[in-house]
Amino acid sequence: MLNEQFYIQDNVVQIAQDLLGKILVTNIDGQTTSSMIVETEAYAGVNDKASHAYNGRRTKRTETMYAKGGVAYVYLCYGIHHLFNIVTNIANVPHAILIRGAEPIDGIDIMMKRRGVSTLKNTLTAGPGSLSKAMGINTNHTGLPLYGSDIFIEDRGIVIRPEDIIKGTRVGVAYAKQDALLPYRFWLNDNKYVSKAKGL
DNA sequence: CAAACGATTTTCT
DNA sequence: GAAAATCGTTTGG
Repeated sequence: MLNEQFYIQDNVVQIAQDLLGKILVTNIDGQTTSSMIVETEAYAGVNDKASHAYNGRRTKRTETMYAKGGVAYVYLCYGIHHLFNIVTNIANVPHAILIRGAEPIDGIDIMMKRRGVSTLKNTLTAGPGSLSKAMGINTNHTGLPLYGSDIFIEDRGIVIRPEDIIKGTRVGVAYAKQDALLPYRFWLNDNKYVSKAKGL
């Protein structure tokens, strides 16, 4: 799996791109599932109006973002959806990367059961809320290290060509004014597990 | 202590 | 295409 050094790099935008094609593995409730990351968004700390940690905002919820890179930041959105982020950079620099979409690999039957569907469709793991539910991730996992046995990320040698990485604006952050225009969203060209949300 | 609000998804019209 | 679902966090009184 990816080592600690990977998560402590300074350039969160670069890490967000490097995560494409990596494998997210969860071992939750005794059930193992994995999927290839195909869509990410970078949240670049205190100067990023779209980030929960903008302007150094530090609360009980966002405290996890200030941890040293390599832990999970999971929070509840709209009272319904658990959104999974990867914290990066050194301690007290609140960078994070939202995982928005992934392509199912192992334990597809388990993921379908968690989502309550009987057929495999792209909506199984497209979109941050759906992905978290399929992988069994919830707010109990916030702060968990990504080097542990419950949640971790592997490099299985999948190489993504630079021309297959598409850049765009982030989704659902219109409130961030000019920072909403930053090209901090990355996804794989033509992958059907990329969320359908608007934001090109 | 009360009220508003999401880094969204699903369902209904 | 529009609106509901639903609750912890954050902010204001």
